[in-house]
Amino acid sequence: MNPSACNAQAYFLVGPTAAGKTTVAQRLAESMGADILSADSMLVYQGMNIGTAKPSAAEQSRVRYWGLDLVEPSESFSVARFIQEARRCFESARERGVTVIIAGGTGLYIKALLNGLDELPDPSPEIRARWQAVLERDGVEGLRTALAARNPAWLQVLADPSNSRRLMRALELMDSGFSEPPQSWGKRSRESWVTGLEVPRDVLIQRIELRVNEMYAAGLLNETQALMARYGALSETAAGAIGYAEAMSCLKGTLSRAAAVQLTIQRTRQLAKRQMTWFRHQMRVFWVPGAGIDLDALVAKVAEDWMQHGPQSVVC
RNA sequence: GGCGCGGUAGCCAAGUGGUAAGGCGGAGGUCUGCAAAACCUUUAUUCAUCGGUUCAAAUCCGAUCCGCGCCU
Repeated sequence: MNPSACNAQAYFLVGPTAAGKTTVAQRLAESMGADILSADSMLVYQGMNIGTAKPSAAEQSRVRYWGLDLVEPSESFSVARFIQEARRCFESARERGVTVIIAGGTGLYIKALLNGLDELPDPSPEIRARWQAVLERDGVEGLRTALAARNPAWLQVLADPSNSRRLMRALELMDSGFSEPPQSWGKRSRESWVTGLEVPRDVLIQRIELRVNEMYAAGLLNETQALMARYGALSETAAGAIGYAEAMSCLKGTLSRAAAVQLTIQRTRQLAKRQMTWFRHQMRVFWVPGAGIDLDALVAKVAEDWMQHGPQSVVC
């Protein structure tokens, strides 16, 4: 923990994409007069609105949002920058005496808020580029060999030694002077309660199909074209965003519109599944049924759970 | 009707006598600075059907069914 840590409290609402988090959080924020901190790795990109299901201008005019439109889609982002935004959010909320609702589907960001983030350096572009080159030349094996040669103990700590991203991160930290993996690695957030929206798989799939079709009807292709015209190349993360990657292929002519829609639906389903796996295992969630119930009742149920468990501690 | 080619998992597909590769999809997982990422595990008691040859058949032979192409 660092000296400038803000020890704040907030209400959490998590769940897979298309479960209805935004709508419920919006309603509760309006009635509580609360701010909303979005914990979503794609909502941070300016101009990416339709495909990320960003809260509308009308919604944003009624509630103060944090975590939206933080960078241009040509830039890269990180959890560390998200935590910086969280600090700004809590500072402001404290000054104004306002409650904070944290809503989002990016498990890593939620967990960082719950557990705090170690004081570690951001990887420098040069160091990352160097290991990226090793990966491209020698593959994962090359990274693993490098790590094994420098620090075999660290390699053993890694849960998945075939994961190029984790190998690179370990090597980057060693380049920055760290000789051991941080203690916090592998720790779960079992102390705090977060509220989650749970929607039966078949219902969620229907919602996803509907939503992707609505995105195309609302002009996802035009939005994507405008982004490409303005920025040329998007950052790796933004370019790979579900919906946008397929829309770009469609605009380039390598994918038909129907195929782009289908592929977007498929990737969204896969995302929802991974999100559920994360929330089920990495933190303690009180699940509220998010389907087969009218919105008023659902909002009331979430509010009831928040009252019961109280606001949860945030470390940032 | 004749001739040719083909039929292997939900989909694509390798295998042409020695006991069913791989990819996609699905399911289950991992997780502290790219996370909408990356990675891991798992998924066909059986190869269109029936019969035959053989120690041994998805593989060879025969019949039947289905698909595609060409010819009449």
